[in-house]
Amino acid sequence: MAKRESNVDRVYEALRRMAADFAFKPDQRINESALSEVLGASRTPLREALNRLVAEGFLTFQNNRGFFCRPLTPSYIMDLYEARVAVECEAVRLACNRASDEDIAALADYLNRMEPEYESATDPEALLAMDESFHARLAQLSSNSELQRILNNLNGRIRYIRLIDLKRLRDRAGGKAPGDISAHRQIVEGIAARDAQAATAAMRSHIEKRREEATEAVRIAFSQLYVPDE
Amino acid sequence: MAKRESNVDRVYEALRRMAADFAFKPDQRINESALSEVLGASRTPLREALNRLVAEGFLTFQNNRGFFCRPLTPSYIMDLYEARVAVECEAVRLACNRASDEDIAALADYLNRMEPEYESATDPEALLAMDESFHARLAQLSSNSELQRILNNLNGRIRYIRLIDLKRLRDRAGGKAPGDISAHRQIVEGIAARDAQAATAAMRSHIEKRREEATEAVRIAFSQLYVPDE
DNA sequence: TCTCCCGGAATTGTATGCAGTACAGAATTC
DNA sequence: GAATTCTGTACTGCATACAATTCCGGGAGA
Repeated sequence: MAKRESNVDRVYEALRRMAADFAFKPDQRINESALSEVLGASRTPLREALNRLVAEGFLTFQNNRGFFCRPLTPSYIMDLYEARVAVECEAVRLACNRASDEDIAALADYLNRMEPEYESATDPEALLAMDESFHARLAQLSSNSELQRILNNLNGRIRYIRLIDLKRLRDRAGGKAPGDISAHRQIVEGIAARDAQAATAAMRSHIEKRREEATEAVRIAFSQLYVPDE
Repeated sequence: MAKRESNVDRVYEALRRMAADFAFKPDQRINESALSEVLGASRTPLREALNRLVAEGFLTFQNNRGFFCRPLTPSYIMDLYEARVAVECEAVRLACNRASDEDIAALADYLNRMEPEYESATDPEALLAMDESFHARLAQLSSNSELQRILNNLNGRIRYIRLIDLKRLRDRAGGKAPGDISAHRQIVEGIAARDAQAATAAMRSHIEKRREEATEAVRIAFSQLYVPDE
């Protein structure tokens, strides 16, 4: 009975990854029949998965016209970054009050262990995975599953842009990774000191720094998505 | 043709209302066939709507077992209130920078016009509608559609508890409505003064005050949902 | 009495077919 | 030539059928 995962789940996971990576171009209409063949499932489970993604903001939907990829505009990305600030700053604030010393130490330890890898990594995918992992662990310290859930959703939709951003920073630095792990460390130190003011300020400036770079990343994303047309 | 609204939309709206009001008891399993008959649609569109609600956190889902109403626990409700703090405080902060004087004045005006009604209202439903409307308008001033979207979702899931809370406050005050519109006014004044510090502080204490009452409201909600059993 | 196991009933999972709608291009009118 | 109606095609919307799984009650054995 190895079949613990249903067809809808499998299709959903595949679609989420495709949507996150903009395998569908922005505003592109999605053909259900063609997609169902690619994914090896009929339209019924496919549509169920698509509906979930609509509710999560990865796709949009129009009556009698079907499903579309979400648009990609600077203002949309800005909104997502701002929402991240809201969620993560509050998570940090809560963590200052709630996280146990052990958990904070464990996160600091995680940063230390990651540092060599982080500093030397050149693969943006790996870098982003580490970054997302850190932020997810941080959110766990808030002990608030709703904030974690929202953050996970926001990160999924913003992922592609962050990837572009990291690639851009790497290329500009001549192949060297943009490992500013110091910002992360600053946040953890703020939490360890139970200084909500300092910790949230660090988090805010960390995210907003990335946000400011994002406009340029969106421009590049556009050109990547529309020009090559593999 | 007047048929602009699809079947799925209609079913979705109905289900969302039912889920918000806990027409399904917490953790109750949902029978698709029975529900599809009640709603006058087949299981296909019904399941599409149910999947959306799962993604929005109104329902849960287990493989091969189907859909369930979301649970109702104090910690779950606390999480939602805390998420509201995160979202609304950031929205207020952004509003301080972005909202036009006219829009702020319009919101203040809205408060003034609502005040008599708000102070005299005894119907918790009406009271809650006005309160939600105020908070939604406030969120609009942030010009961030993502924050508005998240807030709308959180409010939907927290609605039932807020209603219980308002009823409780009214009953305790001897039929008089708990119209503390002053808190709302304080927030708007903070925004009008472009004082993000004051405005967010007012918002935070406003929501957290309600949050503290919520535990009791959850207890009452439990007894209402499980005892009568109509 | 308790536990385990089994068969049938109920329920969910998915494929498929058909009806209805949108869209693009041809034909028609001015 | 431009605008407009017509018409075929492709696609979505939904109901239904059947397969797969879970649920539930009863009986056998300890």
